Amino acid sequence: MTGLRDRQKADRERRILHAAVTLFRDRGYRAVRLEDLADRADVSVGTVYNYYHAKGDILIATVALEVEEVVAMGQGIVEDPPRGVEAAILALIHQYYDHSLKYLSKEMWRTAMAISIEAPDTPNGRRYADLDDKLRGQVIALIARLRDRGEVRPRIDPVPLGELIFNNLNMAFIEFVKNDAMTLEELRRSIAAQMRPLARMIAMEDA
Amino acid sequence: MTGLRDRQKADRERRILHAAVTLFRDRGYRAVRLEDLADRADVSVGTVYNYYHAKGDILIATVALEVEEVVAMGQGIVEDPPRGVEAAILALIHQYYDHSLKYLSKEMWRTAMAISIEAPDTPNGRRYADLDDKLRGQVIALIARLRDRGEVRPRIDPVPLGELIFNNLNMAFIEFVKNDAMTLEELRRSIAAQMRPLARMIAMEDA
DNA sequence: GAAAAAACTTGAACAGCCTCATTTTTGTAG
DNA sequence: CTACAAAAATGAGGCTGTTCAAGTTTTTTC
Repeated sequence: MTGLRDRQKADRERRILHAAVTLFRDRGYRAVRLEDLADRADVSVGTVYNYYHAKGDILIATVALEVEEVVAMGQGIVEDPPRGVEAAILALIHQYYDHSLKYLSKEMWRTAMAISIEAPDTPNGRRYADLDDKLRGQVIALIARLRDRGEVRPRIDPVPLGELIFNNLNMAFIEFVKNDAMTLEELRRSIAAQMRPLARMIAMEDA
Repeated sequence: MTGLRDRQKADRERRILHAAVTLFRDRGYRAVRLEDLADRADVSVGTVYNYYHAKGDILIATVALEVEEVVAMGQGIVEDPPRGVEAAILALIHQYYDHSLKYLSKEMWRTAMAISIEAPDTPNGRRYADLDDKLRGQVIALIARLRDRGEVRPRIDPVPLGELIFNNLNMAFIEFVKNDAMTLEELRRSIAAQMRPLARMIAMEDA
């Protein structure tokens, strides 16, 4: 069934993506020309466009790798979060943050975000939005889990609250990638400061 | 003192900005080529670059016009907000939202946001960030005002809360401009749904 | 008022993303 | 094995944002 043609196709796509991950990280997304990428992947420029619709597409594909991985890792925290509302929320968020620079540079994040805002109706833009949705859903699931466990007040609706938390962790992350000088440690402190009062407000009162 | 040269310079800059506001709205930012802009402003392409550093710069300048205006209008609400925490917060946010499409299309907003994320260290990117800061400061000032008036619990710190509210109104606005089909009415309803529970949590309890 | 200097304008040339007519490779039928 | 069809690869060329050396206009100097 899987003939020569299919194998070669899969191989070329893999080569292009691999070349992109390497070159974008090492030289920066902007600095990498399509020609460099094509050379590295041993294909022509035209061929790159048979596999990806635009330069930004290739970047979004690398971002997707990273986010899929972090979502899978977050699942464990959602299913069995640490005790305490604040600790549980921060555990999930820190998971996201700490993993974020594993394959991607800040410049790559910035560009991917810019693409998703500027071209939301392209396949690439939608793909990035879908990734965001997965993370948002995970935060909501965490709140629901905490409520079921009796740590969050029963009258709290997990959906708007989860969205609110997601918006804030997302904005904090945007600030982080916009500022090359900011460290992961500073990012963690910043989000903790925002989450602490919120956690107190939604937790079962007795503390 | 103000010689011929200065007058001509000011006039050219005005012509370029005016051409940009018109053309970007009518034909779309992407579709307008620098050459079109230069022709309309009766200058050469090179001259445009003496006044603005890049195409995106011109866009940011038009966004600045819009935001400066909305900040000025918001000042009235901050100084004398309507009664009720929820009403006051929504009054300010609706002010922002309702004004947002006066000079700018959704595409223009998307592009401006993309620039500010992708190139935060350029003058343009910083200028957009400064505008954001002004709006954020206004939200914080409003919360402080409400607290002084005894409508918000005294133990609430206006700074993190104001930032949280700003993050959410900002994200909701980003969703709005990303989705061409979304109406202002839907945007208003979406932010109201997010702000209602928050307003209840921070208001003086007695309701 | 002429000459020199300074400031500004100009558009041709350049760079990089992307397209598409052509060529090459792979699969299939006789 | 040959001929044909389908699919994919190729890279020269188009398009548009940006730069910069040369030219023009305004200001200053004497």
